[in-house]
Amino acid sequence: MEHILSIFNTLTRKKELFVPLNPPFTGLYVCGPTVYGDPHLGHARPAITFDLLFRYLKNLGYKVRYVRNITDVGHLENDADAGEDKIAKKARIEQLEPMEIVQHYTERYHKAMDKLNVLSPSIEPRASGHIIEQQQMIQQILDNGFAYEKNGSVYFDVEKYNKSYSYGKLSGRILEDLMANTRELDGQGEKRNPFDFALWKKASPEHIMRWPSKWSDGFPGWHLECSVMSTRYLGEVFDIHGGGMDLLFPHHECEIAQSVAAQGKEAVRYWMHNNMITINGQKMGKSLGNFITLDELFNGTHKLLVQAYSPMTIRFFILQAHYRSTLDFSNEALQAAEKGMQRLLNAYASLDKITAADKTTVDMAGLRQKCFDAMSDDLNTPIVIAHLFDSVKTINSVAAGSGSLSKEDIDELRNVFSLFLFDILGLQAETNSSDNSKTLEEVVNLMLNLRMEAKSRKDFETSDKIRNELTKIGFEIKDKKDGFEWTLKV
RNA sequence: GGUCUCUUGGCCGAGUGGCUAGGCACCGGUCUGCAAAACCGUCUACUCCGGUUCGAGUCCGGAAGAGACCUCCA
Repeated sequence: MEHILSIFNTLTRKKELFVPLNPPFTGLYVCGPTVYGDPHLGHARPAITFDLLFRYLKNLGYKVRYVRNITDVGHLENDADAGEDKIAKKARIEQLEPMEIVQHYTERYHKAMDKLNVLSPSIEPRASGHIIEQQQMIQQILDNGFAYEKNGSVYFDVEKYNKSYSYGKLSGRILEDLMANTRELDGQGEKRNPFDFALWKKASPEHIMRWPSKWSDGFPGWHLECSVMSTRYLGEVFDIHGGGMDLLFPHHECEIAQSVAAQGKEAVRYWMHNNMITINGQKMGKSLGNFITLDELFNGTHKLLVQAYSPMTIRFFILQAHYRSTLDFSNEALQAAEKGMQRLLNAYASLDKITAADKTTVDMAGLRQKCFDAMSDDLNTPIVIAHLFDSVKTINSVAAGSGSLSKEDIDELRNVFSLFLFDILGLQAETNSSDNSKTLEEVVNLMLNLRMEAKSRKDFETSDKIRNELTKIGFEIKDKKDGFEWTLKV
């Protein structure tokens, strides 16, 4: 690999050189959504962050297997024994089969991801499709003595595990502190310790989602699915595990414990965590009632939104911040992102209009290498974007007549923009192309030709009227020396 | 309460011992019949208090404020 990628490993809290276990193959597992509600802004961040990583790894020449799961069972409302499964709860409220809920919201999630130009993962496994494997892993953990059965449920014995290994190494927690600080929750009677977590839960009589097992008719614990499905598809040890920072504890900590307890070694080599999106400085959360669904963003229907924001605006907005920083949402910030992105796309388009000169008189200064360097420095997309903006200035000033670019350099700019803007950052021009687009184009050209005629008669009242009305509809009119240009803004 | 993180200009957001981040907004100019777009230019920073250093927004210590996790969340 000609570019050396370093990524921040949460396990060591350092940037580390990324060296795959079995190059050129590399495995990436990311915690996907629990499909019990519409996808929201918070889902977009890990999806886009790891889509970026997926795209970049592929671009560096790795053969990437990207596994992103769908959680459709076992994710409880809280950690108490009485906690209800999120999917089951939604099913009960809406009087549907749990799998109808799963189907519905999985499709909603996929549609939103498509709009955001998030590539499909290589494999998208479901927890409910891996019940047997989960049971096998539970048995392994039981056999190794790190779990216990109680009334048909199986729990992970954290205290015992901690005697041989270190529970809390990922999140920087110390078990003694946890013991001192964990709150007592109702219905924890079956656990030996409050921080023990369920591997298998016996289903109460009214619980619909249930599978037979040697312990009871029940369902697997939430943390288990990721341990099982990641190693099933990527091997006992694999390269990268990603997810949101909020999953660091307890979810990912439990995953490590499960893998070590079952197979005697850790499964994950690099842990990566994206930071949260905040709204007015506060984390978006279901319980806080301040979360915005992606559809609401795309349509501008949420009360916090002053306008609709296109999927690419959202994507660009997210990429303008580094994935490990919190990103604060506001209309102002999104509007800035919208304009900035348009500026980048416009500059790319105007490359086609530049006439090549014999030689280049502007500074190109190793744009391609600078972009690669920024990407390879723990996916520093804000820097990549800043470099592209520097080139926008170059392109525009040449287009405006100051300086010149050779054919080779125009091609280089086109290639670098295409590579980083479209292939790696995953942005795309948002055209409103429809079947009528050609007709529309002709109609608009007709209007603007009329305006030209009016202008030549110095009939500015008419010409302004045409332009103003078109602007009102959403067109952007630009007069040129020998004609006009127009675009239809979303 | 415990653990951890953050505090950059009007807004968003990089950087991390010395050299302009970038975007958006604003302002001045060029272009235009007027605009828009584009171009040129200007302005606005590093929470506070100590320390280390020739030099700190950047390292160390302290204070204040904010946030995250510890409980469902991406």
